[in-house]
Amino acid sequence: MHDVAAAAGVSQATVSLVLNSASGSRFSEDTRRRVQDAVDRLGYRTNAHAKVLRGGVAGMIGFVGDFVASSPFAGRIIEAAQDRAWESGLLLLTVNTGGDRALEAASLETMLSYKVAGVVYASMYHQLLDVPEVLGEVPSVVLNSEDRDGRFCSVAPDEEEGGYTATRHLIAAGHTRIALINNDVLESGLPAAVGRFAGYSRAMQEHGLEVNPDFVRFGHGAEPDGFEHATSLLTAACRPTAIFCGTDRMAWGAYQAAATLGFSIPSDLSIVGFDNQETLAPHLRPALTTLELPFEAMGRRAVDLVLQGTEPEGRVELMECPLIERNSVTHPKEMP
Amino acid sequence: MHDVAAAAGVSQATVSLVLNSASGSRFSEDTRRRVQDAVDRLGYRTNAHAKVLRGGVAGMIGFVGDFVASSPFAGRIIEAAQDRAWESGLLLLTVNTGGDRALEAASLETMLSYKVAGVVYASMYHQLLDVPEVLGEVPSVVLNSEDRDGRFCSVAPDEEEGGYTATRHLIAAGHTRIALINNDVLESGLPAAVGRFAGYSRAMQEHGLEVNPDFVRFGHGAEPDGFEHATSLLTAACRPTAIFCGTDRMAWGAYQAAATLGFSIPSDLSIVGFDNQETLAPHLRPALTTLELPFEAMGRRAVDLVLQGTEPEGRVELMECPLIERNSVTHPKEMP
DNA sequence: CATCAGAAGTTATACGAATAACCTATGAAG
DNA sequence: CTTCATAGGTTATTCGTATAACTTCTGATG
Repeated sequence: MHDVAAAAGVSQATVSLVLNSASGSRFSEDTRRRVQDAVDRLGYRTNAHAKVLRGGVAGMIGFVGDFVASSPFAGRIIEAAQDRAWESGLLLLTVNTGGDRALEAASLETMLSYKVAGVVYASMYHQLLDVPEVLGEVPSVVLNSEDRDGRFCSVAPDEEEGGYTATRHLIAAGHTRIALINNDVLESGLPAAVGRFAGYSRAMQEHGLEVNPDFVRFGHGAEPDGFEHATSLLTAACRPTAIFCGTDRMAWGAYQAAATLGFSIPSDLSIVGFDNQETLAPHLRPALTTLELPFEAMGRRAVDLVLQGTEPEGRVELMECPLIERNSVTHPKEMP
Repeated sequence: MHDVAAAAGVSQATVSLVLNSASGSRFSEDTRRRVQDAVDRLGYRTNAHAKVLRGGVAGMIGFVGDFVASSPFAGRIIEAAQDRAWESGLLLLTVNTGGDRALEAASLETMLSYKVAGVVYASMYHQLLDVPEVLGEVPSVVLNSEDRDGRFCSVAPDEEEGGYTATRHLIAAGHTRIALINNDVLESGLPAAVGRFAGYSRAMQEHGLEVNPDFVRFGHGAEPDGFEHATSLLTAACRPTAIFCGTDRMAWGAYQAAATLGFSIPSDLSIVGFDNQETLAPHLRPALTTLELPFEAMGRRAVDLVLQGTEPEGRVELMECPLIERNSVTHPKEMP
């Protein structure tokens, strides 16, 4: 900047004021032009560090995730957060810890020493997290999970509402014998599993349908679970006309089971998934009706809250999981 | 740091020297302890911006991608780059431009004003890129693509070798009638398409097998292409005993075609894919033998080159695509 | 006793930008 | 002719750290 000043024949202060001051015509047109020319000629670029050093806060937000970046699932969450940050002129300093607490601590220290404007602390799936204390030093938001101690506010999918929406969609299509293949509720205790099950139960009860214990199955999210439970359900004496699967991958397993047993989807069996995995759900035959995890919305909202700064403690903001209608649901056939 | 100095009853310079100097015992043990105590008590953390301002280069590397972060494909490339950077104590400043050149230019400017140690310029798929000139100001490497003007060095998958490996694997299993369903070579001109086709051709010729034009099909990478071409190939008078598919998704389409026509994989038809998409290839039945795009290796290598700094101009470093053997390849049956 | 080497710190300054406070013509008003 | 407002700048200082150069003291040596 001193070089620019010299080239333009003015003082460094003048250059700074010309370049930054939105406040009217403090300087003559001539001076402004000379400064601008010098800037262009010398290819001057401001040094962000000097600016931060003086101003206090950097134009960066920290994004710390466990496996978020590597997960095909949630990569979009980073993109959304970054988009939102950029709209406010901020860049994202991202770290994928891979679950390594030491790396996590070290990179948080580094981020804080870079005076980030705030931190988004994200997880690959909806769970209860032990959030590092150090995040208290700066506006921080937990993303796609919740703070176990309730000190930080968080943004997460509304699993219960999602389970309710999925089940009600099947009920609305005329189904009454609706099975659930879900992640294990007791074993995992995950909000995702617990919430979806609760939503399923609520929808059934609200519509006067009994939750048949034989129709509620638990797995671990992968397609073999879907395959086995669906096979068992479809070969039982009293078989369901629809299955709500807690993950798209288990839904895929159910598809394979149906194909193996000669049941046709959706005419013999309706299926609703969960996750709207873009590499899977739209490509199944028939394309899978499922619920979308609102990654974009959550990523944006988390940055919103960070920028807002002064958040009420520990509030959990639940975001709606929209139903993505495709071709795996129809009316049940009349059955004996 | 002045506060720490005051609390420890020494000068600021002493604090700085005690905290940084690896160079032996310049200070008494007592002083060191007092400084360290003060640091701990006050929770002092160094200001990275002041450090950079004095030292010149920041502990950050810029990572600019088009759609990399959102692609389920290549998210791991970021993780690998970040891991490698962190091993050298650097953080990644990531931006996903979504193909927006204005955003790209703006974020590059911002990165440069943050004095990044270098920039990794990544693309979602292997293509020839117009790399922004401004990257010349700092050590930069093109990742998963190549610089059209050959000024920057780049790291990309060795598509030709990959196509060769896949084809030779089928030949080694005893196949001679090997079809190719590839991305369109002429239309796209993509290194991925051109290279894999070239590798296929070379393997065939080297083993004295003729490339049958009827056996070479072009699509656009999605599973309907695989489905249609495989259907056509399998219903022809002279049908192949193996298909090499240029993408896993087209391989999936081929699976569906085979199932529809009553061909069993691998006993009636062997298939090799490309991409090793983790959400697809291992989960198909039978699990798909395919080639892996070396995202981790490339991501690490790109950061290596950036840190190395002084690279020969325009060198393209091709990285091997390893064969991932699963269950979709076996010997051909004796056929009439 | 003069001299000197080393140990243990301190002082002063630079990095690059922002900004409060100050300076100096110029012309207009009283 | 004095006074003074204003346009159009400049000077000096601040942010937090690193480090070259300097100081001071202590004990040892010839």
